[in-house]
Amino acid sequence: MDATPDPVAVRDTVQTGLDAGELVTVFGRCRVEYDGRASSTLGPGDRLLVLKPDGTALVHTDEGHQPVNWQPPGCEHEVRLSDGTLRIHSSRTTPEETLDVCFETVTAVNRYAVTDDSELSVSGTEADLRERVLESPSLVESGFEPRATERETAAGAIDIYGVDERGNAVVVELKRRRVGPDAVGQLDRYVTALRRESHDETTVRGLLVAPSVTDRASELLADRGLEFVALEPHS
Amino acid sequence: MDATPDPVAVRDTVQTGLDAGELVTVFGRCRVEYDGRASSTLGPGDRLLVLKPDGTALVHTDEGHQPVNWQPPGCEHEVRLSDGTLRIHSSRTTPEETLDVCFETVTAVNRYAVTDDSELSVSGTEADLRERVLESPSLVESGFEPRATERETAAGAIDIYGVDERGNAVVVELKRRRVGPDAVGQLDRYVTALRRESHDETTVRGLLVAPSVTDRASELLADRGLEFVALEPHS
DNA sequence: CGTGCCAGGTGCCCT
DNA sequence: AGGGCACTTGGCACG
Repeated sequence: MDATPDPVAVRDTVQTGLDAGELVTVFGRCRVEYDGRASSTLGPGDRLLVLKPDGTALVHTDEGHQPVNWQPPGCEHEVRLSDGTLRIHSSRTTPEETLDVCFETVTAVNRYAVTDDSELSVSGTEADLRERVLESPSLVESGFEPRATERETAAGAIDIYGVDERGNAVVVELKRRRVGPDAVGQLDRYVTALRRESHDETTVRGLLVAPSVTDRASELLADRGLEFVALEPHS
Repeated sequence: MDATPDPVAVRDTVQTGLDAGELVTVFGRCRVEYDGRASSTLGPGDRLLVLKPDGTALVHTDEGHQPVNWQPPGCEHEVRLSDGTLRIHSSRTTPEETLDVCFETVTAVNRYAVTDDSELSVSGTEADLRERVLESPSLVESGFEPRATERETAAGAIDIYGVDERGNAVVVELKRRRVGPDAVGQLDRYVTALRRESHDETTVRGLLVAPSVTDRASELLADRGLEFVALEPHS
């Protein structure tokens, strides 16, 4: 279905493909309007529209990882022909969001019968870092003993809660990559919350465990009396 | 270039398209390996590979807004034929990252001559909220006077710095949507930093300006003695 | 180039 | 459905 100038055939191909649960792409010159959590307008240009069977819509230009406009999974796609021009209207509720793609010209329409049973397996994630610490707590500090993961506080869940060799409470915040000030703020919230929830005589230490730390974050750690431990998510 | 079983023709089409600065898509059954900031493996399945002229690579399955695997702009794409199977190797440096897509079968290859001169225009952003506050400071509070935007502190830049009707310093943190604990942590960092950098007698107030706030964030605001003002980014 | 932060972030898990 | 947070977050602006 390449280089199709007949608008009716284009519309039918898109509609048939969507009805068949296929992935459909439309390439051509179009304008795009979005309205929902924000609003956006995009003037004419050549783009690749990807319509997925799960209700996803992606508008890709020649540049960038991100689609210039999109609609998340779960949307309803409507295919219309108005004055001989193809219009795709994709909408959802909660939140109310609409995407309109209006094609001036359509160069190509393609249907793809997609099936994918494989699951993506990722390593080097924060979960891997947590496993590493739980298996070898001494990597954090000699004498460190994990007592709980995801321990709840009023400020949120602590990645790893434990005690040091002196019996002090230890809050560990894990990050798979170099950390900035935001991670320090997060750790500080948990430490502060735990101190309020603990007996007055209990000392609560806060440890940020990550591959590295920025200067600004390092200063903030010092200001708040928190500590840093360098550790990679992988061996 | 649909339903092409000839591997050599497939490879040549992909290579020619990339050389011509076109957007190229390859659809078929493939495996994907990624290694870089993390590592991942994806078993066989039907996917749409999108190769952009700026060096972007996207691997899309039948589900989801996000590509299951990808490579950011600026990568080098290598097209190879190994034992009659198409292999796309996409790599970059800083950080060192590689993506390998190995096609068991190729169902379709398409080339798209993409040009896009239009710029996306978005409204309802944090910048809009800032403009709104600067034009009508009383929306924040009667007597509020903005004095600076992006005022620097040791903990980062304050969105809007100003004074209230009593002459107290005011730190305003803007968020375009409902805020959680992270925004409170951010505001608290700026307020704490500014207090340290100010004369002891100066009172520094912290205002979180956003459409709404979660319960947890609200509690944190109270704990830290910070305030909330409800305001939307649009009129 | 690294640092810091917004984004229509998205996705996952939990209540 | 909403909250809290990780993510190969991506993207931009600034030092």
